[in-house]
Amino acid sequence: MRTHKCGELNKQQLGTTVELCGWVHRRRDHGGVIFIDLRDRAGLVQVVFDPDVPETFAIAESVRSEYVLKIKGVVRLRPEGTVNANMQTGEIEILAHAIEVLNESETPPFPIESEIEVNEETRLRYRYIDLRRTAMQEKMKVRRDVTRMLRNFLDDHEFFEIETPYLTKATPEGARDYIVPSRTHSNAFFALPQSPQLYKQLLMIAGMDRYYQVVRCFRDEDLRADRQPEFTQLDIETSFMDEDEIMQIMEEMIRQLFATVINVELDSVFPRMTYQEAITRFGVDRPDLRIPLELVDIAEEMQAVDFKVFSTPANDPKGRVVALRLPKGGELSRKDIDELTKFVGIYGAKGLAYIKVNDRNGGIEGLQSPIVKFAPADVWEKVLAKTGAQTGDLLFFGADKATVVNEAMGALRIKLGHDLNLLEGLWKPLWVVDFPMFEWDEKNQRYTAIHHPFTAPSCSPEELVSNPGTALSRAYDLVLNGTEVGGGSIRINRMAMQQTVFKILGISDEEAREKFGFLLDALKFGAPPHGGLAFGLDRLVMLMTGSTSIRDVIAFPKTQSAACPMVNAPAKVSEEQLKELGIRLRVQPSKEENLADKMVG
RNA sequence: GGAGCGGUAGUUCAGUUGGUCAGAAUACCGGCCUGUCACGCCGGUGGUCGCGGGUUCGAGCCCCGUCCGCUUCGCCA
Repeated sequence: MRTHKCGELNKQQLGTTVELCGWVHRRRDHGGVIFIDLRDRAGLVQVVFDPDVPETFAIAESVRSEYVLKIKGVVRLRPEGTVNANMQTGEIEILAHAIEVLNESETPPFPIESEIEVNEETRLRYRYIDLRRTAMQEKMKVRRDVTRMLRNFLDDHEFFEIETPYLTKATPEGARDYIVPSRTHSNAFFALPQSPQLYKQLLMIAGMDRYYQVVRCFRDEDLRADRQPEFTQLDIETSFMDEDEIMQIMEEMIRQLFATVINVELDSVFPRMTYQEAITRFGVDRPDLRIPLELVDIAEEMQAVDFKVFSTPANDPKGRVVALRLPKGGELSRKDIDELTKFVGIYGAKGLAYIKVNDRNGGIEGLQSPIVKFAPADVWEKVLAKTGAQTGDLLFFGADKATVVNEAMGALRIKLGHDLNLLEGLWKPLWVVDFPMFEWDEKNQRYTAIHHPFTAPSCSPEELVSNPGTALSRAYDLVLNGTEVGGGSIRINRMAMQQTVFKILGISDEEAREKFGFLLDALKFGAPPHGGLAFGLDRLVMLMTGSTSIRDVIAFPKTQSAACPMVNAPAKVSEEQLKELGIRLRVQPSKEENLADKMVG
């Protein structure tokens, strides 16, 4: 038998069978698929065993690599421990003695299996190569397992999947819509749905008591690591269930999901926390409970001090003064603290006061800080006691308008938790409940809905009108490790309440009729009490696969500028198409590639 | 719209104060070797230093502008 080396494979003719001497590794986790290691020309092939000759099998097809191969060979298990590390990783070797090249491939634009992290733009340009990597294949598999398990669960619980339109109507108050021009209706546009919210409510009115859908949603807002312009939700709605019942069944589903797909046992009961408590203790409405740091209010202690930075917000109803105790934080250098000061500046904090507790029992002498002199010893003693400070700790302080303090100190808490490896536990789910109905928008001098305008309040319409600023909603968010993975609410099912909410939001009757007439009409026909929620499927899979971006769990994601470098979308369209749509372009486009800039209604 | 980081060979990167700075590894091509497994050894091809302008005797390096990628503030009912 002539021996071929991997380099010679290049020269093989398509469709010919040649003798080959090379070792082929089989990985247990690939089942019937084996991994051919021919230097970097790695490939996956399907293995079919020949029952007559136990040690012989034919390899039917190859999936990855530069080559599509057909191989015949002999399986040889090496005695354990004699030679190589592959045995430890569960790989076995076969000696191939025939190989057929089924198709050619050019050298891949980047190494397929490698420790080297390839530039993400290059990965996206050649996404079909990137997806061949074992890590990506495994993520896609988890995603498949997740949707399969969720569908199974919901099917078993008498939910049924119903599709809703993607070509629909723009809704105000939300994110920017992706707009699709209509050819058959000049000067009219579809919008892609930001979520199927209203359709699923209409399905409840239609008597589809338990609905779900794995559905794409579209929002034309700037991207983040956990935000894509098109993303997938598991959208759920039920009639006649209250918030407790919904949370309970969803909890059960998520527990089963984690147990089945990644073998993780989540809490038997997910803890619940009010929005107010979350903001107070953690500064955010989606606290990461793995981080054992908390904000401690010290406004009371600071009201009388002769230090305006603290005393002013301490006496302002809209102000807040907090301390954040960092155990063993005394080890932080001046440079570290400067960097953290810069960090909180991003969130609008004007500075970051701190105290190093060099000696807890040393009174004011035991404290090291530029701000110690601004308050008497008994005040600091109260602060130390309230925060539980100990020798070697560091206290950070935030004092400003409450929103600034919450955002800055909340972000600081998360940063410290991650940078200093303070995380405790692996999975910390949490329901956040009792959200306010409305938020006052200073800029536009009006209320906006915290959740959405169809969320039911926990009070009567009369009470809602008299106290919109303090009214609570029947909404609930599921937070996992500081990421909002799901959110929902009991919806308004009575017309009077819906009209009241629109009124508080400053939506006139005419506008409500124009935008939501179909919903108001439907509410006339006996809408059952209903509610539901939607999970961010990409975020769930991201967390379950330990990914740092949802791009890694989406087969073909967009870049930060909402473009696809592989197919080059968005792109120009022909004059003819535009003409049919009744759209003309501005003469001098600012960006050659950017079609959106050139659109004129 | 703002802030930060990055863009140098197919890939991952180095490149100091502006002056052998057009480099390494890997990939690729050729040769040798070969029970290898990041195979080994020898040789070779390969770059508009993102793009445009400026400063300078001289720019990968400094300045201005711009494009692209990532992180992020705003935004995301």
